[in-house]
Amino acid sequence: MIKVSRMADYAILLMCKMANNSDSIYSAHELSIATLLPITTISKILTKLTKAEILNSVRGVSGGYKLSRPAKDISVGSIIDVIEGKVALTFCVEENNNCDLASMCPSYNNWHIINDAIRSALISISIADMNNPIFYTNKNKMNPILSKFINMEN
Amino acid sequence: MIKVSRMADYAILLMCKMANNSDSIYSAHELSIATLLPITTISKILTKLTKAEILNSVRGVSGGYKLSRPAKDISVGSIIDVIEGKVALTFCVEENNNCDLASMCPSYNNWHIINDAIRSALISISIADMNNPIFYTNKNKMNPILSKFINMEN
DNA sequence: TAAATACTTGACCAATTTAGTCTAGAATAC
DNA sequence: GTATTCTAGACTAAATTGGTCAAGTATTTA
Repeated sequence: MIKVSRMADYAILLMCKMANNSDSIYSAHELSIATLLPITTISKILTKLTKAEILNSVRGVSGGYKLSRPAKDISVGSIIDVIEGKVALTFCVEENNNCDLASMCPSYNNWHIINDAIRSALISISIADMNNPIFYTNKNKMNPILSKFINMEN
Repeated sequence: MIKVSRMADYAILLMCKMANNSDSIYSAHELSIATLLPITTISKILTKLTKAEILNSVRGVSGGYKLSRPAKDISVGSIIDVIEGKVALTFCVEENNNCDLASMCPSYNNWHIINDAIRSALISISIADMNNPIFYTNKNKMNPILSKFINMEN
């Protein structure tokens, strides 16, 4: 199935929440109450994002997490990369795969193209975009890379 | 994980195989030998594609399957739709989901946009494209919707 | 019409993946 | 030094996935 794991979905939700006030520190406990997600699950996600330097963490009383940079500079794609690894639509796109047929497979390069297109789309969208419903209703303000796609259809 | 199921991957492989000679009839047995996939697995896939009218089937001695229309008119996206259901990147994009938060969720519409973009990309690519390695090496012959993405990166 | 071929259908199982729990430890503020 | 909060990893339950097995239906050919 072409879908984002629930963990990555949660991660994006949490990041959007934290982007609402990017200066304040959010504890895992606080985010758990706000999102109704189990705190242990949240902690795992936030720890991964911290290791990837998308978040900064502060330990101790009144500690927590905050965005390491402006929300407009954090892409949905980078969050997905951290939580579930780089997008690899098929086996033959995975790094270090050793498919013997690659050199003679007519689809090998094509799968890579498709994969890159999807990656580009995800990397072109920031958490600031995701947090903004106008993104959809006002096509002029829409992320240009995506609006091309949408226009092709109509 | 953002990935195509192995079944859908197989389905596309089989369709590419059959597109090599779109007039001849391929039996499941024959395709099993050509691809080294178990015949029962192949049968399940081909039956689904037949029900979706992407393939035509012929029973009895010297029966088998053949494409119901030219390879250029069969998209990778439509095959994925048949094998694993419509692409739904997140829960809130699934049909008939009843997420109570949809009306106030800032990301709801944005997930739909991203999902549509990925769907459009997959639907814009035909089995004929997939069967053709030139698709990659010659950017002028590349599917226009995908080349836009790729050009943005370079 | 009998036998061989080949598609159709659905129940079933084993392996993997995923989400989430539990426990223990380390850092910091007061 | 105690309360708070992040860190880390082993573990488990549930869901999904890929694949098997068995019985049935349609068609051709001898």
